[in-house]
Amino acid sequence: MPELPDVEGFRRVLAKAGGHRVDRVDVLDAGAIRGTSADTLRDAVHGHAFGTARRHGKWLICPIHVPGRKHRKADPSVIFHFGMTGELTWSQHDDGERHQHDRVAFVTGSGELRYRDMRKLHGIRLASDDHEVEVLLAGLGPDAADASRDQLRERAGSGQRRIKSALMDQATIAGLGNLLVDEILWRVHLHPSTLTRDLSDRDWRTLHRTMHATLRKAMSAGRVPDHSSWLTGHRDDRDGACPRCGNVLRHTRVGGRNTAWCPSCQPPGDHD
DNA sequence: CGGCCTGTTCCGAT
DNA sequence: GATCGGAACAGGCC
Repeated sequence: MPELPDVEGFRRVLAKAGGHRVDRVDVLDAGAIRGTSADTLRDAVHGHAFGTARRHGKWLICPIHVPGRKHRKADPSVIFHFGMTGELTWSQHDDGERHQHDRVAFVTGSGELRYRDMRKLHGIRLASDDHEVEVLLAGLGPDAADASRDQLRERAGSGQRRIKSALMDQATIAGLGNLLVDEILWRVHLHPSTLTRDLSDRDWRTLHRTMHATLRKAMSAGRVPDHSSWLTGHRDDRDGACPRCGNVLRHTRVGGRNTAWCPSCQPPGDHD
């Protein structure tokens, strides 16, 4: 599930827990904690409060602090990554029992924040201070929702790389996943295997503009919409049709990932 | 049982 | 060096 827009939705969920003192950290499955121990995470968060979380690509970073005091650079942060199946929920009072795949619950007086993840491909990390946060995220490119056109073009490069692989690479720009990349490339009429060196100035301009427009809509929904006017709304149908021209969508493998595209709107070139 | 999956990392082959 | 494909991680579904 989680790509940039989903994580943006989780950021809004986390905001509901903000400011409340965490009375208890229930580690239901320590396998969801990465790079530190359950005890260390508990000790760092217990008695503290979540501050204002920020998102970078698919990562969610939440500074914690002593209630009533601002976060300081030497304070730790809790860092969430949701892999393919993770999510964050906020439950107040008794509404909603815990789910089988809830791995960690942060319990406050007014509700509890639950990290749920079926597959546990990633998990929750703890950075002991702001510098450690920077080190952890150092390999990521600029957030896709903020990246300028020049950043996009320069970081994606102009070599023999396929545009889908470049956009999926979190070191190029951070936040796009398999569904979003297919959606964006479909909107700009580019075949996913197009080599970056074959993109024109105009291609880069429309790619950048469309990336932002697509992200903006998806972020407000807190997910990649499966609306019928989106490619994403048809990619899982058998014989799914292109919402623009009606041709039957094709599914191939690009960059090791299932890739949906329209043979009429996105004709393959002499690549692949 | 085999294969597939909205993510990332690592390793080896070109 | 650049780029790619496959495997691994883990668990549920078809």
